[in-house]
Amino acid sequence: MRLTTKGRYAVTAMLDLAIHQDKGPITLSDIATRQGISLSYLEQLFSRLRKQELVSSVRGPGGGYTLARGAKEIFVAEVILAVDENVDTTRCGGKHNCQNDQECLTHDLWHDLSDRIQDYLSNISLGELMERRAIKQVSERQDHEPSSVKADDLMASR
Amino acid sequence: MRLTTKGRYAVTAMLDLAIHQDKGPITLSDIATRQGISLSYLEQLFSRLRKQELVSSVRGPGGGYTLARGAKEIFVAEVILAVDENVDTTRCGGKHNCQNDQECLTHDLWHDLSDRIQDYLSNISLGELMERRAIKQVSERQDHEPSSVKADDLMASR
DNA sequence: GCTAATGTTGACTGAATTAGTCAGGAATCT
DNA sequence: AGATTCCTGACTAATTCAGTCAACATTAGC
Repeated sequence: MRLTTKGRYAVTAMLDLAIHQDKGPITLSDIATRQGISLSYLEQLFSRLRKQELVSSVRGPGGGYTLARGAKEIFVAEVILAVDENVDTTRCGGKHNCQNDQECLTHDLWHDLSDRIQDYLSNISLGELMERRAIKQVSERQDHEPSSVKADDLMASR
Repeated sequence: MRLTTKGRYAVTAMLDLAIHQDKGPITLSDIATRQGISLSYLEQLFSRLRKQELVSSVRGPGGGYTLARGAKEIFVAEVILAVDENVDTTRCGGKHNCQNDQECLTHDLWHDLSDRIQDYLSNISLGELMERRAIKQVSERQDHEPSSVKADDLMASR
C-alpha cells in the first residue's frame, strides 16, 4: 500500500466526480480545469479506474464519466490500489523460505502495519468524505468570523 | 503525508533497531544484512533520523545506533515524516485566494483524509508493533499446525 | 450521412524521486 | 597506530511521475 501523489490525484478526481455527478456524466476536461490536473494524465488514471470498475463511461457528446457505484460504496483504498500498480513491496516476495526467522521478522512487522493502513482506508468512503465536508462547512458558517486557524496546520508541523 | 518505499525502509530499519537494541548499539551493517537494504542507503536514512532525534549514535568500534527514546514513545508517523522531505502537496500551495470555492473543494477533502491518516500513524508506536508480533507468535505456537493461511493474503487481494 | 464531442489507447518525453555507489573524513575503542 | 564505525557529500542508473501527442472509436445532433 503506497500513498503517493498519483493516488492523491485519483482520489481528488473521484471526489470531484462524486460531488458533481448529479449533473449527469462529467467530462474529464471539466475535472481537469476544476482540479488543475492535466487532461491526458486524467485519461491515464481513469483508464485504470474504469478497468477496476470504479467508474463507468459514456461516449459521444454529452458523455463523460460517472461513479460505477454509490459514493458510499466506493472506498479510498480501492481508488488508490487501482492507480498504483502493486509492485510487491516485500524483498522476499511471496517466498516464505527465508525461514532464518531474523530475516523476515521486521518484514512481517511492516506487513502488519501495511495491512492496518489498508484496513483503515478500506473503511473510508467517498460519500463519508463528502459528508464530513458538509458538516465542516456548516460549522464554519456558524463560526462566522474568518478564523486564522487553517486546516493545513497539522500537515505543516512536521 | 506520503507512504512510499522509502518510508517503509525507514520503518523496517527502526523496527530492527528496536528489536535488537538490548544488545547495545547496533551497526548499520547488521541492519543492512538482516533486512537486505544497502548500507549506503541506510546511512542516508539514518542521517535524517538522527537529525530528527529519533536515534542516537555511538562512534568507533562497538558503536552503532540506538533508539533515542523508548520504542513505545516513537511513532510510525515520525519515522516516515523524518525521511520523506515534505514536498507541499497542495497545488494551490498555502495561498487561500483560490476562493472560487469549487477550485479548492476537493483539495480540502483530500487534505482531511491526509490528516486522518497521519493521526492514525501518529498513534502506532514501534513498541506496539513489536507487541503485536509477540502476541501473534504465541497464538501461532498454540495453533501448532502449519497453517496455510498467510499474513499476505489481504495485500494480495488487490 | 456528416460533423463535432467525447472516450480509448498507446507511444513518447522531461523532470523528479528512488535506491544505490563511491570516496573521503571524523570520532573512538583496543 | 590501526581498526571500526559513524558522517557527509558528490555522483549515478533505474524507476516513477506527470504530461504531451497522435490516432482511433463511439455516439449525439444536425
